[in-house]
Amino acid sequence: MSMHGQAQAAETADDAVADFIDRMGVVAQADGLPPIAGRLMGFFVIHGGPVSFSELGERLQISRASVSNNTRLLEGLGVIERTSMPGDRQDYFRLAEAPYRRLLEGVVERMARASAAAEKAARDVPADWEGARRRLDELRDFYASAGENTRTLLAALARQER
Amino acid sequence: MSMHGQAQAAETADDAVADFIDRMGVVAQADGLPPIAGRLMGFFVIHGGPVSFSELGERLQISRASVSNNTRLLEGLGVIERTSMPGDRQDYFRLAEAPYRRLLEGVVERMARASAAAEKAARDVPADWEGARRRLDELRDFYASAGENTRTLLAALARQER
DNA sequence: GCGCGAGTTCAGTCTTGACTGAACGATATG
DNA sequence: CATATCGTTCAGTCAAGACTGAACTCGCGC
Repeated sequence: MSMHGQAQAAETADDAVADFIDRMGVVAQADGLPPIAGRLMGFFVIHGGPVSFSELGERLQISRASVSNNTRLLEGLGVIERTSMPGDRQDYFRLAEAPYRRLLEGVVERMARASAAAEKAARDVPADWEGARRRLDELRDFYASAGENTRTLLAALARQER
Repeated sequence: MSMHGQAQAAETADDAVADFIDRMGVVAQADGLPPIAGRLMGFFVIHGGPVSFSELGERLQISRASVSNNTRLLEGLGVIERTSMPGDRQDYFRLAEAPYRRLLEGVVERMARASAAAEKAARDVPADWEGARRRLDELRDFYASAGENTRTLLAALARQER
């Protein structure tokens, strides 16, 4: 099928990149983001530098609408930043400084919500449901410590970045 | 609308439970599980003890098919256990010992996959893409330390349980 | 061994949301 | 001022999967 040695390496490099970008798509999907957002992230991990709006559409073979929506989403998440090039009317994007931090902040938030739900239920449940109370408290503790844990990780990452 | 004092508390207790169960449904959804699986989990957090197959369907107002599929799913995840009552042909279910551990193990697994994807890409990308290599390594480290972190949390929970 | 009640599987419906092409402002440039 | 080129928004299509009712299979009890 393919040449041997570096010829093969050269040929499969693009494939590897494409493969990586696709994998990032499914990773994002598992985190509740649209696949294209993940693929954009993957693309920016490979080509970090400022990339134009239109180039994104061409390289990833997606519509301008998708570029617009998903770049705005990632921008809101703090994963990428929108810049402009002097003398060019197009928008450009590049990876933000701490691209992954915000994603973790998202999971912290979700855990806080879950913990709050358990706590509220424990408060509202009749006092004589002992078992329910106990298990609800356990659930709250679980999510609370999981959230706490992630928050420490977040702090560790922030420290490491400067 | 409602009576005052404990009358209201008595009335809203059921609402609170229903509300909690629904919330667990959306929490589960955010984790990639079907909503009904989450609601089942919520139900078992409230009523821990052995509950029959048919009662699950009635209390949660879902079809037997859904009971079957989602109990099997939760059973596979190690969140609930299937038991049997002597003299009753129905299956009974109860919360497992460490119900939440398995869920965390799932996220650890996903992080490992993401980390592996970044590592593979870093290996396959041409050596002269310096920026890409660096960012891929960062991504791998991110997921690796996130996974490591969760694993420690897991260990801490296991220790606390005995 | 027959039938009934248990859980599973199947086929179909319905909802959800990701994605797109086209219409729409907005803005800089000629 | 006109126009071309941005990015956004809108309406529509399409696919994925959650859920259900009905058919099915298995096994116990009469």
